[in-house]
Amino acid sequence: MTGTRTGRPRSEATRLAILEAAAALTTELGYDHVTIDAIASRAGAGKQTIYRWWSAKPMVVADAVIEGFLRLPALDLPDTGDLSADLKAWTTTSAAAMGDSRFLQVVRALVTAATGPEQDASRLYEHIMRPTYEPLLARLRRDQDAGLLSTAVSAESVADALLGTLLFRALARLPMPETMAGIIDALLAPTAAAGTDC
Amino acid sequence: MTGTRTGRPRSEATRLAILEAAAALTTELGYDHVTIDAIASRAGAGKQTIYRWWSAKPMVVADAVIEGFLRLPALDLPDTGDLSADLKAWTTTSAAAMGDSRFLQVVRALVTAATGPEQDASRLYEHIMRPTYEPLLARLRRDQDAGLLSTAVSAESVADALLGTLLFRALARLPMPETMAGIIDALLAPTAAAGTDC
DNA sequence: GACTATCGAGACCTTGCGTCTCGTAAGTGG
DNA sequence: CCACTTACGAGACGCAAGGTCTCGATAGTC
Repeated sequence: MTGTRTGRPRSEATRLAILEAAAALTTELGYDHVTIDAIASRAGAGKQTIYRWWSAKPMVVADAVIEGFLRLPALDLPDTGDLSADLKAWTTTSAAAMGDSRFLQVVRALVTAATGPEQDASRLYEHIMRPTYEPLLARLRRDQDAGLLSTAVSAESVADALLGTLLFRALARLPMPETMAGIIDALLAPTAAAGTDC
Repeated sequence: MTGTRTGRPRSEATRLAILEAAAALTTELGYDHVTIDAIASRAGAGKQTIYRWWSAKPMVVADAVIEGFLRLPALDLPDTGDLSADLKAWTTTSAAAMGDSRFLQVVRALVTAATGPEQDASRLYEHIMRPTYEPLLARLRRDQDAGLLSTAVSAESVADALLGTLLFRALARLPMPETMAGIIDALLAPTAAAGTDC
């Protein structure tokens, strides 16, 4: 059988310990202070064991994010049914997270990967951005279908504008809540305007 | 006089040579393959001369951008008077630039600097983001005053949404023109809608 | 029990950042 | 013209961290 492999099998426990150590050290120290030696040491693993399975350091941390050891829960949109309120709560949470330097470190790592080789970038998009982007998009479409949100503006455009504004203001370190509330009202307004003014 | 300084004055030629070398190497090799040694070597300068005037490597590259050795002309908004057309042309130009890996390398350097120490980040914002952001904002306000753009949405929110969407889609490497056209139409629509429908 | 691939551990090499030193050059003030 | 002060190029140096190599042990398969 081609699937049958001889020799000592790979230790799943060690693999998980490495990813967990990478995630923990990233949140504790920030991405650029994480070292392979530290990861190996905390995981109780040898350096070679890491390099046997991962090509380089960024891939280890990226995998830790992908496998869910490093979540970015701040980017999860709450769902109470009130879109405007949910978006504003989401904004507040995100703004708080963006003020945390450790969170920025992760964002930085992601941007680094995103501007790197096409292959890594798309892998990262699939595992990180899509899980954030798609639910937001789905929610917007759901509200459009329910008549709670105007269909004049495509859900995709609204999602882009929301995530984009968040990203932009985070990187520029500009205050968030007020402006985000403004853009939310603006994007959600058409329904109310069409309903009340006409 | 406090302004009078004794000793050998700083060499402007060397300063420019360093910035030029940093810019050239960044476009040639990509940001993370640029080394201080290489910059010093190409500039015909000593390493200490670099560290005497810059705190660290990202700041050298950032300064090269600031001083105009690494321009991002793609982010300049044209001004024909037709806001919608200008924004769409701007989008197309920006999209093309974002497809250039050298451009992405510069963006990466800027993000690295932006997520770094507060002081460096704000300096970068003042010199890079503001020159892009403020003219866009001014243009939007001008059109609002002229009645060409609805005042229902704040100019700041529109500017954020536009730059944010661009940034987001660039980093996620998603197609740009169609979606950007959608968001532009959406943000500019209120005037037309209010004028024609009501 | 032979074989094979992985394991932890750690020595080792290399790269690149940032510091330090040295002899020299370019200004200012006496 | 000469001290004084600061910048200059060059390069040695220390150090941290990425990544490779070796080694004896271990956990599976045949």
